[in-house]
Amino acid sequence: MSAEIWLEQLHENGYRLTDARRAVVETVEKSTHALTPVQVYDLARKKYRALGLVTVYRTLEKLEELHIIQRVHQPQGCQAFISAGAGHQHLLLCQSCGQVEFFDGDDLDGLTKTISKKTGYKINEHWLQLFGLCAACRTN
Amino acid sequence: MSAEIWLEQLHENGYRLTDARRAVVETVEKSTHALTPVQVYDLARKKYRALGLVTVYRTLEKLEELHIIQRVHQPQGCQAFISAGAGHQHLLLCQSCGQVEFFDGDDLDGLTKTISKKTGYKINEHWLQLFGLCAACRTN
DNA sequence: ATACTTATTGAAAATTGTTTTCAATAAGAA
DNA sequence: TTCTTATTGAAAACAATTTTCAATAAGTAT
Ligand SMILES: [Mn+2]
Ligand SMILES: [Mn+2]
Ligand SMILES: [Zn+2]
Ligand SMILES: [Zn+2]
Repeated sequence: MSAEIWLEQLHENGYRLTDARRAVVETVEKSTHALTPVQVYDLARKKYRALGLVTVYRTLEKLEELHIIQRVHQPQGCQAFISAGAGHQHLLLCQSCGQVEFFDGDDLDGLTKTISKKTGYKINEHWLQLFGLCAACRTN
Repeated sequence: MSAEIWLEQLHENGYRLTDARRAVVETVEKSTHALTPVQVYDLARKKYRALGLVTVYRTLEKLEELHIIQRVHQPQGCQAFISAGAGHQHLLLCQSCGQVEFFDGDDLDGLTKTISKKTGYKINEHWLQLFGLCAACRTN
């Protein structure tokens, strides 16, 4: 479904559509968890057995370049990727099951203005990420 | 100066005080930039020539365990460390020269409450980091 | 349909960053 | 000063990622 859009974007940018790429894209696109290259490899190989790990790395690289996916930074490591979401969004991660939610609506204008004044910095960007327990993990 | 405090903390936690550790601690403590292990190695070896890179890794590991330093996550990589700061603080990084500032006073209670209600998550923690240009880099 | 160009592929090798092993050394308690 | 044992750096081992390369196949031209 939306994997089609990702593939289309790859194609538009001059990349060829191959079974290997399709498998990687479909895997990452439908995942609600951030996936490491090996995790993508293991999952995608169910769709396309001949897939090589190198191709996973190469495809993730391209998807990241095109801002289709993003790297997810966590205390345990920063090698996992997930969809980039649409527009200005941030991540909320479940510390127990790894589920990822997107959210927006953060308003840091007041803060950045204050900090800017205090430090003399011109602030261009911010990283915000929330960690917690999802509804499911919370109960059990 | 405050390097003494770091060393004291190491000592209090049962670690011995050696020239190698002193060199690493003094280097990291006085730095206004996040430093990678090799960068620490290169700088610290000016104080203590015999220092080994392995010891840098081991010392950084201990300092991180004791929450004296923290890992700094950036688009270019996540291997650099800097002082952990005191209390609830966040980082503001200069995208040009790498200078790091600490700030506090962020109020995300409203946001987390909203997101919590919307998603069902129990939110425990947040990561916030600002990126921009420091006063110096801004002008030239 | 067919031929053609060249991006893409996976396997293997190479590289990089980090960790482990180990015997020698030295911190700090006795 | 002696003694125990944490710490050290060099070398080896390891893991993750990248590069090389010849074979293949995507997509365009014919
Ligand atoms: Mn990171
Ligand atoms: Mn905060
Ligand atoms: Zn969960
Ligand atoms: Zn600067």
